[in-house]
Amino acid sequence: MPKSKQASDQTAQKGAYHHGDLRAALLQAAEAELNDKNIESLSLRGVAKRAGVSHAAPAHHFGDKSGLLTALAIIGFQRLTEAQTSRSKLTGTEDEAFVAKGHGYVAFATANPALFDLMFGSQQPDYADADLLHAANQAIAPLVESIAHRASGSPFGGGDPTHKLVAAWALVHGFAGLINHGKLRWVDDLEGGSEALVNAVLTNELSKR
Amino acid sequence: MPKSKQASDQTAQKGAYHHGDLRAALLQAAEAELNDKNIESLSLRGVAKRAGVSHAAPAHHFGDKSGLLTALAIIGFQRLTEAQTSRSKLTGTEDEAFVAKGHGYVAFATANPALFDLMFGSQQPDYADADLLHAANQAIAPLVESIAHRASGSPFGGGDPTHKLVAAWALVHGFAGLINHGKLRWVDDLEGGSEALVNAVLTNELSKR
DNA sequence: CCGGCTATCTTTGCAGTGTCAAGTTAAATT
DNA sequence: AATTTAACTTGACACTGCAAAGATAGCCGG
Repeated sequence: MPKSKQASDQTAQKGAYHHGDLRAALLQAAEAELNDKNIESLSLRGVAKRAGVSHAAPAHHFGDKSGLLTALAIIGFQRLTEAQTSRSKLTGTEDEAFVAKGHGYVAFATANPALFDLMFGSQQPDYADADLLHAANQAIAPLVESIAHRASGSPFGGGDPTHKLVAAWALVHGFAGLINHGKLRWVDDLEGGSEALVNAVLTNELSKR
Repeated sequence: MPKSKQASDQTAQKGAYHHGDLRAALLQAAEAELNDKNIESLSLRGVAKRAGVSHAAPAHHFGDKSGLLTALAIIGFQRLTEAQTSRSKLTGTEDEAFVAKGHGYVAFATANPALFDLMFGSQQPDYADADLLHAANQAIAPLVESIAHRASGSPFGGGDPTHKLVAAWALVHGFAGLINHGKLRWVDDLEGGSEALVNAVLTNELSKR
C-alpha cells in the first residue's frame, strides 16, 4: 500500500518522491522522539520507525545519525534566534528589548529542553558544518546587537562589549541549563521567579537593594 | 597469572578479593575513558576492558551503567565542592572568598569537561540516589554560604538570597558550559579573559565603567 | 586441614543500536 | 517505452547494555 503522493508541492519542499517529503518528516519525527525521550536515548531506528520507514532510510537524506542531528540543531538555532527577536520587537526601549531577548532565550530553552541539550550539550552534531556554525552564530546576534547599542552608563553598557556579551549570555544560558537539568527544583515559584531573576540580573539591580 | 593481592588495606578500601579493589579501579577507568572520549560515547564494556576485567564485572559492583555513572558523579561533586572551598581558603576578605569560589567552580568545570557534563548534562546518573543528591547539594553550599555572609550593600548582597545565589550560580555555570562546548572559541585570550570576566561579574562591576 | 559457602568475576546469549553493501521500487529523462 | 537515477528496503556486521548461568578463589566452621 503506497503512500499517497499529493504532498509534492504543498510547501515547496525539495524532494518528494516515494514518501512525500521524508527529509522533513524525519526531522519532525526526530524532534518528537527527542521530546518523548532525550538526547542520550534517542535512536536513529526509533526515528525511522516513527516516520514509518525502514531503519536505513534516514541514511540517504542525512548520511548518518550525526547528519540528522546536525540538521535538527540548525532548526533549533533558527528557532532560538526567532524566540529572542520576536519578543524584543514587542518592546519599546532598548533596555526593554535587551531584557526581552534574555527572556526569549530562557523561554525557548525551557520549552525545548531536549532540543536545547542537542544544540548546546551534545557532541553528536557536526560543528564543523558551515550551516550549523552559521545558525549558531546567528542565535547570539540579537544579544550582540543589543549590547552594541547600549549606552555606556547603563547596565551591560560601555566597557568591553565582548565581556558584556559573554556575561549576559552565560547568565541566561546557565540559568536555562540549571532549570532544565533539575538543579533548581528546590526554588519556590521557579516560573515567576525566573522572570524576576532575569530582569534583575540583566538590569543589574542585584546590588541596588 | 593472578593479580597480586597486596592492596587489601593500602587505603582502607572495602572490597579486595580477586582483583584488589575493582570498584575503585573501575571508577578510575571510567573517568579516564570519559576524558579520552566523552559522555555520549562512553561504553561500559570499554571501561571494563580498560580495567582489565570482563565486560560483566562492573555489574556486580554498580548494578548497571547508571550505577557506575552515579558513583562517578558523586566523586565529581565532591571534587567540585573541594575546588571551591580550597581556593576560597587562600583569600582574605569575604568578597575575595566569594569570587574565589566562582573561579574554583569554573576551573573545575573546564579542567574536567566530560565529568562536568556527566554531573550537569546527563540523565544517565540516578538523581533519585540519596548520596548523589547530597553530594550535589554540597557542591553549591560554598556559594550559599558566601551569599549569606555578604553585606547588604555589596554586590550579590542583601535582597533575596535565593535570587543572588541563582544569579551567581547561573553565571559561573553558564560560562563554564559555553567554554566547554566550544561556544566561546572566537573570544580572544579566553584563559585570561575568563579570570577578568568572572571577577567583573561577581563583583558587579559591569556597569561601573 | 578440609569441605562447604559466598562474594567475585567470566562466559554465554539476547535484543537493540549505527552503519555499510546489495537489492528493489518508482519517478524522471530521453 | 527504455534507461537512468533517486528513494527506499533488506540483510548483515560489530558493537552496546543487560541477564543468567558457570567458574574461581578467599573465608569459615568442623
